[in-house]
Amino acid sequence: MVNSRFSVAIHILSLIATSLDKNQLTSDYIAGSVNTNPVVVRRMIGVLKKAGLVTSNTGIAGYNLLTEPKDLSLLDIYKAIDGPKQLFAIHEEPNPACSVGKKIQTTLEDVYENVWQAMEEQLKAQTLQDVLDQLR
Amino acid sequence: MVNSRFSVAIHILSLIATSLDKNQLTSDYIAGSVNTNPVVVRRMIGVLKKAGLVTSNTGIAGYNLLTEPKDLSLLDIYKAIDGPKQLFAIHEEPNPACSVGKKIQTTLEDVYENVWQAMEEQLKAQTLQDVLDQLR
DNA sequence: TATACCTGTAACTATAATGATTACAACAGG
DNA sequence: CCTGTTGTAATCATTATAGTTACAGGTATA
Repeated sequence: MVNSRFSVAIHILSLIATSLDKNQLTSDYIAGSVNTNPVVVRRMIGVLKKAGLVTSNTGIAGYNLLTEPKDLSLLDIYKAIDGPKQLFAIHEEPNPACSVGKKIQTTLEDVYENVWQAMEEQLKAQTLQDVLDQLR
Repeated sequence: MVNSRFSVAIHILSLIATSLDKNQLTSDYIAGSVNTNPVVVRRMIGVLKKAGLVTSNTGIAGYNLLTEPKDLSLLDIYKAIDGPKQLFAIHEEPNPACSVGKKIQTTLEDVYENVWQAMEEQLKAQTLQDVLDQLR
């Protein structure tokens, strides 16, 4: 299974999107909601900042979204955190002397590429706003 | 990223499907093609046997498919090895006192369910025969 | 200025997942 | 009986993951 960063990123962005009292939304508070360490939160937000989804200022509590939730697809978030394009691992160095071993890697890459395309469409179809609506 | 078992299973099944000289197809030979340990291969084939995809006999080299490659979808294989239905991990015990934390898990489960459905269709659309054709 | 509180980040640690390996029981066939 | 095979339990090494410590540097306010 893929790690939980995508889940954590969506959780954090949901909190930022719905926060009323900005200066109460510290990394400490977020960590309390996600149930993790504040550093993990700040690390993740650092990634989201680099990707241009969020702003923040050193020393000042609070974060802001740079995109409306309705315009931010889950695919945007996925790409922002650099989630894996290849879902399934392919075993290393199969035997090139064997006809199957020689071509299995590129074949599987093609197969998984098709799978990934289907996933990508689904992620593109859902926005952060959809998530917020479900959270109500 | 998800582990490489799915890839290894497809590799093994491809070898079984294309093997001409049955009694040469030992777990040792397969391991050489996949580039892993024979025990890993026998373990995987044990799983495939339990799922009814393959037969073998203790002490006798060789394996046989119980389904025609054209009738064996990649989804069948995926289910046979009990691949994860949930692709992305969801963080544990978010704070129930927080409105986001309280509902984030079920919300994400729904989101990921949609993604999984899309994937499942893709896997159903491709068969072991398609893989064999690409391996040529 | 002094204090309290915050973000940003590097470095390190603990835990869990993964696959490799060892070991051996049980069976087949010459 | 001997060689080679499958089946499986148990253990080990490596890596990925997330948690944690530590601290530099900024902000705000008394």
